[in-house]
Amino acid sequence: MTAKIRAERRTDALSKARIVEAAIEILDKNGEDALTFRALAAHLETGSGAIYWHVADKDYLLAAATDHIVARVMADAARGSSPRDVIRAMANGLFDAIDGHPWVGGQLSRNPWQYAVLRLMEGIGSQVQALGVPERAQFNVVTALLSFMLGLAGQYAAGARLFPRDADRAEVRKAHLGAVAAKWMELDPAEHPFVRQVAKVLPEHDDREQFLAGIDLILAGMESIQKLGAP
Amino acid sequence: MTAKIRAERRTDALSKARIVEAAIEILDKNGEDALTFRALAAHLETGSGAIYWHVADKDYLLAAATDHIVARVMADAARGSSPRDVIRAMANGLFDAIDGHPWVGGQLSRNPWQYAVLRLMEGIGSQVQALGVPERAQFNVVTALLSFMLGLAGQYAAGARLFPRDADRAEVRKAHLGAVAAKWMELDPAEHPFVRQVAKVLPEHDDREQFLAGIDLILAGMESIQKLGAP
DNA sequence: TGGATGGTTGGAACATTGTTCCATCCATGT
DNA sequence: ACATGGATGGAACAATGTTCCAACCATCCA
Repeated sequence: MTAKIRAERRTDALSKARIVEAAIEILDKNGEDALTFRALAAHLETGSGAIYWHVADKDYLLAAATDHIVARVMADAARGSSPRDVIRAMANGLFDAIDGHPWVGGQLSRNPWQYAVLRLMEGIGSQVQALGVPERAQFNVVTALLSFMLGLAGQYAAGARLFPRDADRAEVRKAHLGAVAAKWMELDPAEHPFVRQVAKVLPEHDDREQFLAGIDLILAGMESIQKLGAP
Repeated sequence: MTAKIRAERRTDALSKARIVEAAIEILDKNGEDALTFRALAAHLETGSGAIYWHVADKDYLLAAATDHIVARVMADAARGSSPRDVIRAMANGLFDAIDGHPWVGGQLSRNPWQYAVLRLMEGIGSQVQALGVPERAQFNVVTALLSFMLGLAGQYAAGARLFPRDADRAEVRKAHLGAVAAKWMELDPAEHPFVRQVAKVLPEHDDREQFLAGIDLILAGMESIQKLGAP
C-alpha cells in the first residue's frame, strides 16, 4: 500500500485543478448533497486536510467548479453573429449547462458575487451595449436578463434536487411534474384559478422554450423602450 | 423553576403558530444562520424534541415562516386599481418584505415549490390574465415575472447575508458595494469593460428602482408582443 | 374519585458535516 | 548526508438536524 502510494505520488499530485475536477465528477454523478470533503478525499485517495492546503473552503470549491462550467459556456456562445443571437446562444448554452449539471443552477442563484456570475454579466453586458441601449439603461436591462436567468436556474436546480441522477430523467421529470400538477388541481378553484389553469400545461411544457421565451420577452421590452425614447 | 414552568404551561402552550413566530423573530434579529433548533428551543424555553412534535423539519418551518410574510404582502397588494398597478404593488411589497426580512429572499429563491411561491404565481397570474394576455402566452409571461423576482430576491438575500443585522444598514451596504466596485475596477479593462463600467454606478444605485425597472421591462415586452400579435 | 391513557414535553444521544490541528513524509537545495 | 519546508493524511473538534425515549399531565372512564 505504501509502495502504491509512493508510486502514485508523481502522477497523482494534488492540485486545485484536480480537486475541482473530482468535485465536478461527484456533483454530476451523485448530486449536490454528495459533495463532502470526506467523499472528495476518498475519491482522491487522500485525507480531507490535504484538500484544504489547495482550496480555502467549500464555498470556494463550489465557486471554482461553477466557474469551470460557465467559462466554457461563455466561450462557446461568443461565436455568434448578431448581438441578439449571441445572447440567445448564451441562454441556450447556460440552459444546457444547467441541464447537464443541475448543481450549477443552485450554485449560481445562491451566490451572485462569485466569478461565474460576473462572467455572465460581462457577456450579456457587452452584447446589450452592442445593441445600442443607452448607457444609463444598460445596467437595468442586464440586471433583468441576469436575474431572470439566475432565478430560473434556481428553479430548475430545485427541481433536479428532487430526483438526483436518474437514467431516464425525462420520464421521471414528467412524472414529477404530473404529481405537482395533480396536487395543484386539488386546490380551491375559487382561490387558485390561475394556478389550476397552469397545472394543465405544466407536465407538457418545454423548459428550454420557456427559458428562451423569457429572454425574448425582456429583449422585446428593451426594444420597445428604446423606440419610445428615440423618436 | 418547576412551579414557573407549570404556571406558564397554560399560556405558553407550544403550537405551530408560536413556533413559526419565534422562528421569524430569530431570523429577523440574528439572520439566516442563527435559526437552529437549539436556539429556537432556548427561545421557547423547551427542548428541540418538543418542536418536532409540531413541525416536521427545518424546511417545513422555513417554508411556513416565508409564507407567513408573503401572505401579508399579497393581501395588501391586492387592493390596487389597474392590473399593472397591482403587479407593481406586489413587486413593491415583495421588495419591502425582503428588505425587512432578508432571509425571505433566500428562502424564496431556494425552494420554488413552497406555498409562498405558489401564492406569488397566483397573484401575478390573475393580473396578467386581467391584462388580456392570450392564454397560451400567460404561462411564459408569469414565469418570466416570477423568475425575475425570485432571482433578484436571491441576490439581495446574498447581499444581506454578508452583513447580518446592522444598525445603519444603508451605510454598511454602501461601503460593501463600494468595496465590490473597487475590486471590479481592478479587473483587466480589456477583458471586463462592461463590468468596470457598471462598477462606477454600483455603489449609488437604488435597489428598489432596479427591481421595478425589471418588472416594467418585462411588462413592456409583454405589451409589445401583444401588439405584434393583435393587428 | 382514582387510575389508566395518550397527546405532549424536555433533553440526551446519534450521525453527519465543515474545518482545524498536527505528526509525518519526501523532494529539494546546501 | 542532511536540514528545510511545502505537502500529506487522518484524527479530533464544534455545530447542526434529527431521532429516541423517559417523564409529565390533562382528560376520560370505571
